Parts: sequence; structure tokens; C-alpha cells
Amino acid sequence: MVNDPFKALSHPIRRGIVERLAGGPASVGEVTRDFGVSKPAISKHLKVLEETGVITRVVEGRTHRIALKPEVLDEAAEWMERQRAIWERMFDVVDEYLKEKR
Amino acid sequence: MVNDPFKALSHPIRRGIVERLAGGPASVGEVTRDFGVSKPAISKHLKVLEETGVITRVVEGRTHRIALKPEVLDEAAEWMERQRAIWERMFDVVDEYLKEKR
DNA sequence: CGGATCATTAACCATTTGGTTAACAGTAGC
DNA sequence: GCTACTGTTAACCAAATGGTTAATGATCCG
Repeated sequence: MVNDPFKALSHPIRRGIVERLAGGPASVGEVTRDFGVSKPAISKHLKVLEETGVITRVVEGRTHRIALKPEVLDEAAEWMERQRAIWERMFDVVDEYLKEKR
Repeated sequence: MVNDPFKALSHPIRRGIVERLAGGPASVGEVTRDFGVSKPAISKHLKVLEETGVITRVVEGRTHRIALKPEVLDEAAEWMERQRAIWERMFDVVDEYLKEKR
């Protein structure tokens, strides 16, 4: 299991899948067509994204409908924003420090 | 070289370093004390963060002053927000679809 | 100079990652 | 039932990742 959104998004193909799904749900085969790798490779990437909670899967007969579930992305984005915000308050002090050393 | 903010943040220690630096600059030794790994390990993590542009380094004699440079984090957060926003517009349609299949 | 200190680099190792092809499982349709 | 189709699992492999200890570089200070 993965369960780490940053790790899940650390591979360009997985980010590509997210972008693809932001345009609407798709089957595994449809997703595969957009990238230059085999279907098993995509299947593994989808598994990582699913375990992390970035996507959902509804099985319909023999096809799987994959859809984005962006709540986890939100959490990760909030983490980044939080770091930036804390830093922002610190900025003037450090800027002063760097100028002083120049 | 790395140059991929998501990859740079895919390791918990590197995120820990960012959190540490959000509280103000620090030396390599100071950062090392906060995590249960050796100094060479931290040195490598810092190299990754520096190549990605998440931190800066000012050498002062024999100590290095490491500081956060959050612009890159902003870009990554914006990517996430963008995916969420596109999805948001799509949400009603897909929600309807899922209900219909239930 | 010589020793102590701060940090990086080198060499090495185990594990994880990301890909492949081939085999398997389930469903659809004739 | 048989065949085609969609997707996952198995087995394997090369490369990348993340850690270690030991060696090296560079600076400070007595």
C-alpha cells in the first residue's frame, strides 16, 4: 500500500492520468492509449492512485470506469500552501539577512 | 538532476526538511539532528531539494545556511488546484452518472 | 602548523520502482 | 459452448532510491 499523495504524484505518467481524468472518467484501455506504455504498466499506476485515494473505480461488466476523486489532492495542495504561508511571514527577516551578507 | 517538485517532495524526510525550513533557515548539522539518519543522507536530500529549486544555500565559512525558496512549491500547488478546479466543473455530470448506475 | 569541526564525496549495499511479456479471470455475444 | 475482449496477476529484469561507513575538503582556532 502507498497512501501518500506526494509519492502517488511523483511519477509523470500518474500525473498524466490525473490530468486525463480531470477531463472526465475513462476506461483502463482508454487511459492506456494516451501513454506509450503497456496496459499492465497502466494497471499498476492506477492501483497506486486508487490505494492513495486519488481515483475511484466502478466495475461495469468487463470494463472499469476510472474517475478522479480530488479530495486527496486538495490535502496535498493545502500542505504546500501552508509551508508557503509560514515562510511568507518569515520572508522579510531572511531577505534582510541575505542582503546584509551580500 | 531532478527538477521535479513532486518527485522532490515524494520522500517524507524531504517534506520534513521543508517544514523545518519553513520555521527559518538552518545549517546542515541542525537539520540532521531532527531526523534519525546520517549526515550524508541529509546531504543527499538537500542536494535533491536544491536542484529542484525548493531551497537555497549560502556558504558561510564551513557551515552552509539552508533556506526555503517556496516559489516551486507554489507551482506544484497550483497544478493540484488546477486539476481540482477542472474536475469541480465536471462534478455534477459524473455524480449524476454514478447515481444512475446505483 | 596541527587539531577540531562542518560538510560533501566515494564506494558499497538492499530495497523499491517501473517496465516488459505471458498467463489467467471474467464478461459479452454469437 | 466458444471466441473475443477487457483487465489483472505472475515472473522477471534493469535502473533508481535511500541508506550506511570511510575518506576527503575546507575552514576555524589554539
